Order: sequence, then C-alpha cells, then structure tokens
Amino acid sequence: MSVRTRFAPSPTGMLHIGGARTALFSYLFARRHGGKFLLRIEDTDRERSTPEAIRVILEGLAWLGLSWDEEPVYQSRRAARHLEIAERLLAEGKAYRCYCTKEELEAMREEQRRRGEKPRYNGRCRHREDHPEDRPFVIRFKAPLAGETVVNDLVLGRVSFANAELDDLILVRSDGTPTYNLAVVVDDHDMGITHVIRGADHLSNTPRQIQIYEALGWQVPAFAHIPLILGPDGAKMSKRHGATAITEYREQGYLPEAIVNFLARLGWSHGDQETFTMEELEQLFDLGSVGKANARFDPKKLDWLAGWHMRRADDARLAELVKPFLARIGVDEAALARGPELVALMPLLKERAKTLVELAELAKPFYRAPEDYDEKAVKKHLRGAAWELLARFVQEAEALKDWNAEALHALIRRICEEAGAGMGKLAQPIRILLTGRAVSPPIDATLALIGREESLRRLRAGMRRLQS
RNA sequence: GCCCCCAUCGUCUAGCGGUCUAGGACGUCGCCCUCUCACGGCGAAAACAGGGGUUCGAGUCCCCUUGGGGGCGCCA
Repeated sequence: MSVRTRFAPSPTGMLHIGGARTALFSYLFARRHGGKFLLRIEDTDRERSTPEAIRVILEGLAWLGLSWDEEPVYQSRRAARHLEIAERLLAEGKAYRCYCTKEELEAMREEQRRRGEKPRYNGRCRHREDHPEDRPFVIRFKAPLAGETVVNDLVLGRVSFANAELDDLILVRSDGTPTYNLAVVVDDHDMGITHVIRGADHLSNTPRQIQIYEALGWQVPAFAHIPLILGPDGAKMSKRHGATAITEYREQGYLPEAIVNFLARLGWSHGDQETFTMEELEQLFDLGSVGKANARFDPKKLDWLAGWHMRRADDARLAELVKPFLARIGVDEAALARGPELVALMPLLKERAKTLVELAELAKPFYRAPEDYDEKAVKKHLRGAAWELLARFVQEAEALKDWNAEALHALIRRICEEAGAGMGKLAQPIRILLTGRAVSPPIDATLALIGREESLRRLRAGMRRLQS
C-alpha cells in the first residue's frame, strides 16, 4: 500500500514554527516513499476558525515548498459523515447517550482532583436504560475498562496505556456536532492515511483513537509522534521567544530553504551532515532517525544556515527576491534603473548577508548616496593623512583610463605605497565616503560598480562635508 | 495530583555492548588570510544528570531518583 500522510492544522491562528516542522516531516516522509502528502483543515471549532488563518497557513506551506497533493479536506464539511459513524457506534452498542450536565462533570472532576485522582468521566450514564426525550445529551464512546492499549510508535517505540486510565470520551456534543477525536479517526480513515505524523502533544490522544478504530473494525494507521520544539530557554515556544509564526521569518528575509533545513535538523539527523537542500531531504528523510527528545530553537544556528543557503542561492533569483526589501528602504525601480545591474551585485553581497533584509541593506549604497556617515567610522578613519590620500585619489581617478576593479586596485595601491601607508589608510576613507559605513564589499569592486561619475561625486561631497 | 514521554558539550546532534582517551555542527575564545565586513583555514575550552544493577565489558540494556516536556475540555 502506498504511503499517504497528512498535515491537519486547526486554523485558529498562524502557521507556527512547530506546525511547520510537523508538516515538513509529513511531507518529506511521503515524498521519500513516493506517497501522497495531504492537507486537512480542522476547522470544526466554530468560533475560532477564520478564513484568514486558513489562507496564512496555506501560504506558509507553499512558501516553504511543501506542496500538497489532492484538494485540502475541510473537516467542517464532513460533519454528516462523522455523525453517521457515531450513530453506527450507538447502534452497535459501542457508544451511549450521556445526560450529565457540564456542571455535574465539573463537580465530578473537582472531587477526583481533591482525592488525588486523574480527573475523568466515571461512566455514570453508561448503563442507563431510559432516554429522557427532553434532556440534552452527548454521545460517549464506550471504552474498554480493562486491559491496555498499545501504541507502536515509529519514533517512540512501544507505549502502553492502561485502559482503566482512559475514560469514555465524548464523540458528539450536545449541540449535535462531532468532536475532534471522532473526526480525526473518521477523516484519517476516509482519506486513506497510512501514517499519522504529528506532535508528541497528541500522544495521549492516540490510545483513545486506536480504540475507536478498533471498535469500528478499521485498519489502525501507523503513528509517529515527533518531539516538540521548545524555546531557547527550554520553555514552550511563545511570542516571548521572538518570532513563532512562519510568516515572520519570511518578513525578516529568511530564505525558505534555510528554514526548511533548520527545521529538518531539529529532531532529525543524518550522520554528521548539517546542510541539506529540499531535494536531499526528500531523498534521505526517515522516521527512524528522528530523535525522541524535545529540541530547543536556536536562532544562532538558523542564522548560520541562512547564510549558508544565501551564499549558494541563484543570483538572478536573489535579485528578484530582494526587490521588495529594497523598496522598503527607499530603493525603488527608478533608483535601481540608475545604478548597476542588481544581479551583478549578488555574488559580492550574498557572501555577506544572511537574510534578504541584510542583502537589501548591503545593496542600498549602490543606488543611493549616503545620507549620513557612521560616526565611529568617520572618527577612526577620516583624519590626518586620509584627506591627502583622498585628494590624490580623486585627482588621479578622474583621469584613470579604465574604470574597473583591477585598475582601481592598482591605483589605490600605488598611492598608498608612495605615501608609505597601508591600503586601509585609503580604502577605508573611500568606503565611508562612498557608502557611509565602514563595511562593504572590496573597495575596488565597490568603486567599479558605483561608477566613475557617481563615485567621484560622492567623494567630493563627502570631503566637502566632513573635512572641516 | 494522576497518566504518558524524554535525558550525550551552552544549543542541535553522531553513537544502535567492546572500534569512545565520546565524533560533527552552531555558538564562544585564540591564530591565520586581509582594504573593511564577511567567507575560508587552523586550533582551544566544552557533554555521557545521579545512584543501583545485568555483563568479562556499559554513553549504549534494566530499575530507582532527579530534572525537563506533554496530557488530564461538550478545544483541536
């Protein structure tokens, strides 16, 4: 039987970093085995589900490159089928009507907690014979009372639960709507899901779901519960830890392949290999190499991976991707048209950037003259002999035959040698006047790309402004 | 409180009884390269949570303790 996995987010918020990884693992497992990766939107929480959240989740998955097969299934549209199954269970005596009120249940739980027990339904209505017509009821699953239910987890191994620990869970609410545990089982079955890959926070639901499968006589899928992602401090990921939504990383200019690589290595490993492309992951991923322990989110490692993928990214693609980020900082299409080809800058800049935001910052000086100058840099480099060297440079550069990196490099070197100074004595002043900062690609390349006219104009303007 | 899961450098991890004087990567700290920043190269510090077993032999198997995490809804 061919593999079918699914990602089943509830659209009550954003696509969380943890959800993204669950989706990634499900996707990779399906691809690796030549199977299908499906989507199911669990939008049965009538109040909290929003179309906006659905859009954001689908967009996030697409951005990461997690393409799904077949049309997404909307759980809310399948209520009739869920209810049909509940009725079947009822008819077969595997479920029953429970007339207990929420207040009664709360009191029951309170009492159990007080006695140090695990709060759970005590089965009061289990053997009830009467069916009061006028009272609201829920449908409960008649769970086995003795024995144990075993989960043979692909990541965790054998996990067993005493059936006595599991109570009769609600399948259908008093308002007639199906609950999660019923819906997942029915949907996973109907969708032909062979492998349920989800966060370890679902582990305790699993024995109950297995019991439902068994009551229905359905094939139980394989389960794989993957460890959770914790914040850098070991606590549950929250806004306090910075970005938790996948969209925030896109906003910050991270390349999707960097996020994918990072997420994949959080919990999964392949020997000593750290860097992976999506193609490699689709070849190599397996559940057996997924660790059991929770992992902490390490932003430093993400940044390193981001730089690694940036350096290897295609120049033309980067040039396109960086445009919106340039626009944000005042470099529009018109400005781009006046400067060098964006794509020509990429080999120089991508070496120095981890994100598209940084890439845009680095590109900006090639299209706009500095508005101000880094104060510390000015104090450090623009003093004493710098002005004389600059003056000589401007003078000679004006007459330079070929305005290219090689010629400029030779000129700067000559001037410095003649003055008995290191190249930095001239390169840094030029850099600051050209870009406003002490950091840029090699000075000869920077000058060459900015061009003779604009370079000289900036140098003169800077000298006028700062040489007091 | 009860149930379940987990436990190797600060972090992600390799390790699937002997090849471990515990390997890699990020980060950190040196040094080199160098016109700046990066990249790159070299090197260093840094871990098997604790205690019992099993075994000729335990990071690797079992138990306990401790610590972390998850769950205990008419949420998903």
